Amino acid sequence: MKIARVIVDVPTSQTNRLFDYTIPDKYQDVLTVGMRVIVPFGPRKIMGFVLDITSESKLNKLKNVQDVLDLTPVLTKELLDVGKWLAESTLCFYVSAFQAMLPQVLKAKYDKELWLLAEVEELSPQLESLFAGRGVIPYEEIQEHNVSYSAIQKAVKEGILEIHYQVNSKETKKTETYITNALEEMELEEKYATMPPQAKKQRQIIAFFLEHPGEIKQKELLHRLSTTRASLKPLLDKGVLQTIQREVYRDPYQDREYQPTTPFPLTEEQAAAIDPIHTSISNHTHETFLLHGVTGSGKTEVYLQSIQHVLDKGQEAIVLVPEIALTPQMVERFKGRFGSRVAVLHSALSKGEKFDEWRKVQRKEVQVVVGARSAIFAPFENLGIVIIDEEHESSYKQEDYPRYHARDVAIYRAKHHTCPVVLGSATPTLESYARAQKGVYTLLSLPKRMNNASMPQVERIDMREELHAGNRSMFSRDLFEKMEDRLQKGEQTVLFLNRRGYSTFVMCRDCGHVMECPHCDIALTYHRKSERLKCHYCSYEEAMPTECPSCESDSIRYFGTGTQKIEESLQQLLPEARIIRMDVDTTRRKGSHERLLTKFGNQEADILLGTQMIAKGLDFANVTLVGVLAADAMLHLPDFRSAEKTFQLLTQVSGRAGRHTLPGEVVIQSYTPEHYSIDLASQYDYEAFFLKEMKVRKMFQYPPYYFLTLITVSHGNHLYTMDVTQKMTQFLKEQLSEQSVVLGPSPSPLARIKDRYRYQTMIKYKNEPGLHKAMNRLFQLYEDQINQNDLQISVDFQPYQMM
DNA sequence: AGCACGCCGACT
DNA sequence: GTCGGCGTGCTC
Repeated sequence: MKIARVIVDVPTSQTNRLFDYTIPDKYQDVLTVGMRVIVPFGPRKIMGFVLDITSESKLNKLKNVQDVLDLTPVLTKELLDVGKWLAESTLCFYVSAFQAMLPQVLKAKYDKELWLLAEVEELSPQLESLFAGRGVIPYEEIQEHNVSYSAIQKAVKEGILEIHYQVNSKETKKTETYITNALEEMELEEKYATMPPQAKKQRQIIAFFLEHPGEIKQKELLHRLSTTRASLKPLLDKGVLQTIQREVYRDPYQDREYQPTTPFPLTEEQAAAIDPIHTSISNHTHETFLLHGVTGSGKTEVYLQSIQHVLDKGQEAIVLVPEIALTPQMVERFKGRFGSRVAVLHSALSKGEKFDEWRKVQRKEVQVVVGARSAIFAPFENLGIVIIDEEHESSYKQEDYPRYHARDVAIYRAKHHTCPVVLGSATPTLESYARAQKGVYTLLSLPKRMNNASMPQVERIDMREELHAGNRSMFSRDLFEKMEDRLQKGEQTVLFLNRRGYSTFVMCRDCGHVMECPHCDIALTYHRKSERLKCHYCSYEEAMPTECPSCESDSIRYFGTGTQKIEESLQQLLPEARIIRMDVDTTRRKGSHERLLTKFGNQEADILLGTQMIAKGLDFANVTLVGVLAADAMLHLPDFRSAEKTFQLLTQVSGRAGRHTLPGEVVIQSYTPEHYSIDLASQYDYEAFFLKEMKVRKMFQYPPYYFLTLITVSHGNHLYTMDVTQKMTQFLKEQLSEQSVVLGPSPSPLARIKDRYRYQTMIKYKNEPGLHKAMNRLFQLYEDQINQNDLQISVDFQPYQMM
């Protein structure tokens, strides 16, 4: 007897283990490990993942697997192992890990239905009106019709009703209708001859199939004969023709043409960098490379040629790109080189499109995947290389369950496939660079730009001096002059506003009252278009007040600087400039991101003004000036990485200027231009920054010298939250070794979100083998309170965001 | 999670 | 007596 061992889709600690089911005969040959099944679980039916197939079970009474959802496994053996590892190392449930590795549409949807078993005459008037002549109704209607639950329960006991649990897969396949001839040529000719003379269109259609037998897309057929389904239908009904449903992929890139590119000759530096990668590929060894290359040094070409090498060996490649940099320009480079061998996975695709791209990988129809974080789970079985571009990007760390870092998953998978990992960046994380220095990673350097272009000249402006000189605008005199100059020369400018920490908040000028979200302890953001205040954490919103709710003064107004406000003042200062603004508001609609960039690329605008999203990957020949409006905006956030993030951002933004023949210039405005992150970024001195920042990290016991684990406790009651965190901190101090530092409890930087108070405890440690055990014990200790008291405890090993 | 079971107080 | 509240424990 064959037995399936299943992880069920019930994310709780009590069900986070294998359940055994017998496999009925009809599934004996088709069911394999890694498929999704439907199994009975208590009174209901749920989805589960088959992790193992054995012949024995400790229990003697097993239920049957009820249904098999897949024809081929959705998770390979390797990915099942990755999922187990992921769940155990990030402390999440097995199901959650497996779900995170698959496209959204493969998640099961559950429906409950009420089935009528008895004759209508036997029903109580209440039930009769509930069913209203139907045999099956959705369970939710019980509530809608105000029928009591006990009445239903009674009816179920009496055998009048039955509750049915339905598992619905959300996956849909898109099909297109094709038409083909159902008859042989001879019969077709006969039909043609015997067709009544008034059936002109039908004769035309038959004539078409006599000439071109075989199948044709219905749409195309109708178009070519300029007719409609009305004249096709009788032929289908008579069985002269027939329809075929063909599955098609929703290919988001199908209507685009990509200029095929060929490998560029490599510079000496590039050749030197690619050589060790090629050796690793050829020798089939696992090694992690850190490719440190300044912006514009041609990292992408190194990626492309490494991938080519992998493809030549008949292997596959995964390329990770930060979500925000997954621009059409980027996609174009990969599609241009590898054409239809590339699948693209990113969040701008619809669920269906993502599923289709994923399936191309599953069916081995592509060999290269370019995508954001979750593309690291692409179900390749013969992986030859993993490339992570912009390795330092925080978007590689998932901030909710499972809290994994794509870099760790990449290295884990690459070990399994014994293949290289390439981490690329102009500004590597201190962790990675330190590892490269220690020899854990192999450092490869591209210190020069291609075409011997020099890095643009950077000028730092002290905005305090501007203020003293009487300039109260957002633009320094220098930056303004330079913008005017570019406008005259017909060259383009990119203006970057670091919005983090500088959003538009509303304050009363009389009493200093700031409008805050009533649920989140966060200042509300003013949206000019709707004249409303919105919370960016819980989407609470309210109207802009006309007077201060605290002192009733009418001089309440918004402060801070948003892109909208800058656009307005810029338009006033330079009325003839054509400005494109790119921020969350102007790029919300699908494709608008791309459209705006194309417009700027075609030089239909002089100034591109934007937030974070324009910092990466843009490459426009005519851009000769880059302005950073508030370089220190995020320098003072409560995050030990703020200096590193500032350095990375400034370096990246500077790289947008002068990428081709025209020389570029960069103006960095800030209130603390002497800060080492701004100073060294303006000199493009990564090495010096690394050394300086390492000293700071050592002094304050932060990564990469120490590991961090952040535990956040949240609950609706303030005192209770504090109390739990306090006790928990004490517990951890007892559990962990003396070398580990346990800090806390302290209020989280976001002290309240959605009416939940948040406290945190931080653990700093160098070597703490018992950490995972201690965490598991912690969860056991608080299990009851988590389940019953709505207490939340979240653990983040190696947190990226401190908030 | 979702549900049954069981115990308790409040009501026709 | 029974209806409905919620704490407890189980799901192969």
